[in-house]
Amino acid sequence: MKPTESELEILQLLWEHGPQPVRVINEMINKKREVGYTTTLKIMQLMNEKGLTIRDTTSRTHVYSANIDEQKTRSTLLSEFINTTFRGSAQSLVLQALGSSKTSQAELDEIKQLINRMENAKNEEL
Amino acid sequence: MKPTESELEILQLLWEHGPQPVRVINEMINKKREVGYTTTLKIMQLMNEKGLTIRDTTSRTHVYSANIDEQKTRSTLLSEFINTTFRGSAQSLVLQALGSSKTSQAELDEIKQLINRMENAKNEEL
DNA sequence: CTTTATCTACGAATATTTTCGTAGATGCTT
DNA sequence: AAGCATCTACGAAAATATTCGTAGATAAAG
Repeated sequence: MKPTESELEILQLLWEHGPQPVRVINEMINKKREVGYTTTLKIMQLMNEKGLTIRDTTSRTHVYSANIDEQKTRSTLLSEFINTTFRGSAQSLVLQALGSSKTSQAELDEIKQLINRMENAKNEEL
Repeated sequence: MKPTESELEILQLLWEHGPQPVRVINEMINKKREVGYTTTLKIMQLMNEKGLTIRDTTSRTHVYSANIDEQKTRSTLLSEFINTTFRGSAQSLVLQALGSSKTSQAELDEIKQLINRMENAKNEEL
């Protein structure tokens, strides 16, 4: 079940800030762009029907939580994105992402460490 | 001007195989999924109106070419994707892409070289 | 030359996503 | 308690994207 653009925007907010009522999500979105309250409400209701969120309806103001895993969703969307935009080549995506973003030394170190671990794992296969 | 999913699919084919008539593109798409000829025709006509393609109409069978740059398009889509799906962190995308894809030694070497070049560039700034 | 195949153009139907107005219920303020 | 604010539910409009049927023109085949 692939979230739409608006749904993903809301999921990101729920992942980052935890369970929230519609009002708060709508205000967060409105810091970026103008959207009516009932629009956000409707989308979140649909998300609930699709199982993307769950909600606590004990109080009048319902509180929504993400119901799909952030890492899993990222990885699904990433592999689809690699296929559609980078013709399936994860490496050209990595090269482009590294090349066009300012990356700190600490982050480069982290990536180097990951590469080392991958190389070691490769050698152990032999 | 952001291409839709169908438009991007066609652009990829034009980038990869060069200028093509509608018939050929449609047949390529149909190897993956079933789409009627006039559907593909219509989308390519719209792409032309949007400036995503240009076409040679000298012969009856029009030949379409991509009219936007592949690298530029990739980088635009990538940075948007990083924002919407990885909350703006290119590094977490890189880590995830490396982590979840089988990457050959040659490719790892290429990435390491890029990192070295980036580190050198960083040192020269001082 | 006639028939058949292929192509473009056009318009409209369908599907999907986003938008919001309105109504009715509940809570809050005075 | 009355009036105002806030919430959900619902339905339908608007915006966007995809789908394809049909008509008319051109080319190819017989």
